[in-house]
Amino acid sequence: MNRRPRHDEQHRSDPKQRRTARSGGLEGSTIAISVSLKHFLLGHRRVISKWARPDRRDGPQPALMESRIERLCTASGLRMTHPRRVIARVLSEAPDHPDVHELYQRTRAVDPRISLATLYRTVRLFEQSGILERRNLGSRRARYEPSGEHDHFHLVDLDSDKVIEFDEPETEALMHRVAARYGFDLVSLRIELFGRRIRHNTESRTPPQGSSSTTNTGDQVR
Amino acid sequence: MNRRPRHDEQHRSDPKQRRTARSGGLEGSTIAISVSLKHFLLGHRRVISKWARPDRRDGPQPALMESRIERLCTASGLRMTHPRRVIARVLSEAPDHPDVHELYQRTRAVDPRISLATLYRTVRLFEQSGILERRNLGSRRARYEPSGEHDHFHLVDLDSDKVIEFDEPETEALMHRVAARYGFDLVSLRIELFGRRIRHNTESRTPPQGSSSTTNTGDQVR
DNA sequence: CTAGTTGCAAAACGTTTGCCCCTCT
DNA sequence: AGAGGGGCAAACGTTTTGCAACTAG
Repeated sequence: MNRRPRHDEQHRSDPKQRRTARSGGLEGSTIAISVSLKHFLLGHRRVISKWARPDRRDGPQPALMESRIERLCTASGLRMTHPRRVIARVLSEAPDHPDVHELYQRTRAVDPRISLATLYRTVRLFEQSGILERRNLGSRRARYEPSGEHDHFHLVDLDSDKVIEFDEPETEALMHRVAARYGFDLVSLRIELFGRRIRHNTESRTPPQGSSSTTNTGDQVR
Repeated sequence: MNRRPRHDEQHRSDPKQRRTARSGGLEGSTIAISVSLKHFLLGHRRVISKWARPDRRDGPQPALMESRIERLCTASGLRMTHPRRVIARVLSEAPDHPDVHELYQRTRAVDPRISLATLYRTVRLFEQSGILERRNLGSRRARYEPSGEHDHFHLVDLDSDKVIEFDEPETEALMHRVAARYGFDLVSLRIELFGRRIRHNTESRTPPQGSSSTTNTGDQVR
């Protein structure tokens, strides 16, 4: 009963990419990448550029190569199945903070056979592996973003629903002191600002230093 | 036939106040939210003027047993039905930040005929009237608290799930500047700290909780 | 009296899980 | 070959809503 489509029965029109990479002789390089990635996690940052592009900046990555998160997955010893690869790629290429629904749309655009349950399971797995972080920014749906090394905070544009990240190390330290003042050891903190873009301003003094990636609404920064 | 019980069939049952078992045992490890107000809960409707501070006289107090939030409701022109009155009272007397489930328990303790749907509707109505504010502090359930004039922030005890409020006006001002730096007009902000109580007694001179500044929601002037 | 409110049940919504097949290693 | 991942649907916990009975003003 219930014949179930599997992920390699038929591919969509595009797929010159991932299958070839896996079935060809590149498996050795996959292993090597994972090894170097472990070194990367241990602090040997530059070694990886031997395997990845020298410019592994965030630009549009050729689909052939492993996405950043995919590499983190293999480094964590996760079994890399096709759905996970797609989800990892979608996450790696996301410039914003997508919620699960949005992620589902994007993974479906790549491969519509990936189920929502798998997406939830994968995203939770990634979170437990320390690859992703879950955020609850106002709405009912959780958002995910790659977990960074340091805390950062969020500024939500109430009109466009876009999210800007920012750092405020002094505030972070201050919050640690506040918690300590109440006798608490601070485990985590959230700072979330909700605001609207100023339209008719006369002076904008200090433009933000380019950490924001999602400001497509306005041009006055940058 | 489905006869539906209505709210004036019987009033004021259940005079015995029973506190939940939650307060047993852990007092040392939990945040010492002041228990004083909790005794206001449940029952004692007739004698509430006894509870009302006789030494506190500030201007004309209109109603003898109207709760603070009930007054705000009538001031907002809301139709004051019996369920709303009960909910308003429970909210007014809540010293903590109850979630909807907790509110449901408390309203049921006063009048078990009040349905969950009504509670949700009422609480949403109060929020839209600017009387309450909804918070999403970590857990899945929303919490409610009376809306205050100024922003305050929350420190969540990860072990006991209690919430401490604190002020940090400088940080608030700083966040306004941060938003402005990105070209935003700050509408609201959330700062939420999650931590655990420090056990081992380092010296740590008197934590500020003794001064009740941690728990007053502004209602109870003493 | 009538517009507005309530209780009930069911739907909506986001998320998780049981089951059994299937795939990755 | 076998441990574990995936699809599907059903379960889940929280919140909303359709509806008829009811009530506050």
